[in-house]
Amino acid sequence: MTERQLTGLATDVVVFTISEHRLRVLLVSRSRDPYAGCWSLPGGMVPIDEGLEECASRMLREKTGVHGVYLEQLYSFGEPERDPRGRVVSVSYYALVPPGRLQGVALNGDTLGWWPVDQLPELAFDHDAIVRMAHQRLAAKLEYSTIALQFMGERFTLSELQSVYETILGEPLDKRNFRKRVRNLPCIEDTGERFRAGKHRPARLFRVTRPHRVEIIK
Amino acid sequence: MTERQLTGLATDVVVFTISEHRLRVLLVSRSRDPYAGCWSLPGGMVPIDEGLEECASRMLREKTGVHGVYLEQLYSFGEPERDPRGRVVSVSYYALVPPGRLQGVALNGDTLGWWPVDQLPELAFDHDAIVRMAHQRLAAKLEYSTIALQFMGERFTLSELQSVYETILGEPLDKRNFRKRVRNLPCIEDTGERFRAGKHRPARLFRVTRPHRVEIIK
DNA sequence: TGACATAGTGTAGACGCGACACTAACTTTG
DNA sequence: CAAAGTTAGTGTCGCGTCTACACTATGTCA
Repeated sequence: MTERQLTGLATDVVVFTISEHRLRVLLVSRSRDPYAGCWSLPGGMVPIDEGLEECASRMLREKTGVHGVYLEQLYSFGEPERDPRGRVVSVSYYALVPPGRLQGVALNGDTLGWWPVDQLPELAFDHDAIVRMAHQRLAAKLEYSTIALQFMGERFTLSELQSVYETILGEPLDKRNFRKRVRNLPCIEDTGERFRAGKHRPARLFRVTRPHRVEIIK
Repeated sequence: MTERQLTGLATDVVVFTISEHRLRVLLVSRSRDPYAGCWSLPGGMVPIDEGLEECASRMLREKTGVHGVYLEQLYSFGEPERDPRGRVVSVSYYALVPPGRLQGVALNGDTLGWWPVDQLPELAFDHDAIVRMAHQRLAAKLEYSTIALQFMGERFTLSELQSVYETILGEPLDKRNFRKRVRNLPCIEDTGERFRAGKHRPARLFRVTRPHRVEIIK
């Protein structure tokens, strides 16, 4: 059997968050590279004694300080020519970070930035294809799972949740139909609290009952 | 950044076919191994200049002589301890082979066998998890795509198609409801031909209009 | 010609989904 | 303190879809 050695195996992570009503992706700007000037996904080589998900989780933590958030394997990209420096296969993941968890993380810096998925800069390698696939997967999962709740903080209003759906799907949803759908999810719960107002009628606050669980519905 | 070299990257392929009303998986029996006596999925190391899908496709062709069938990436398995001989990450695929394409392939031999998914022998590594995941994915795709047509030959009857669904799902389906659902798929076509009888009323023969396309429905 | 075996067909009730517009409650300002 | 502004919150009706369910049609074979 052919056993020529591979150059390397990497993981890349599409880190999503939502801010200013936009779905955003964390990107790293590259220096000294065939791709200098471009941006790329946070990622790196997988050490020999580290699991794939473990590695992706570490990348996420190193870049954002965030841990314990939703992380799912996306796809593995392995075209021989995808990295001009040599053969690198990338096992990609995507992660969802609630905006409230991003306290200390610079929102935009020279080397790290949160870019709107629909206005990405030029990306290195095949990273734009990876981001597109991750966005598709996320949007698809909205329809048949409770994955959107991973973007919510401790307490949230139904309007905030609807806004998350609309931001990810890129289209407005009907308010009454949305509330019907969402209110008889088993994993969401009215806290009874009603405050946190603006200059208008205060909204009910809801809570996710099992915050780390993503349920398949329908 | 840590760059210790990986031992290797492999692909493994879950090759499905249907025969005798059973969903079966192609397995290879292992000799001289920590897993001697066990069976495993067909697979092997990925050469440095070969794409992942290309590699999986070659594995399939080498074991079965079959090419040009449905092949899809499933998942990448990379726990550090999954292979006792060293660090091997496996990018797994699954393939669907219509029974009619398996002319010359031995149905059961010492080193190659078609095993029913629900009666597998002991498998090496984490291959049973891989097979289970592939079966789940396939069953899920029956619901929202036309993937089942990948098991059909040139012409087929609706009863044959129903049997494929039932075999994969492991449960009987209502005949009338099934036919309603399937007859207004756009990608299926009545050939007008009606023969191919047993000792009973002959059935209509259908044809897939775009045999290599798997459509998403609903 | 009758027994047998599979092919083939329709309907009625339950349910889910989308379209659609107004009232409720709080804040701010004049 | 009244009115304007702003978001929260609510229900119904029609349509299409899914499910459950049983009998007739058409061939073969003895």
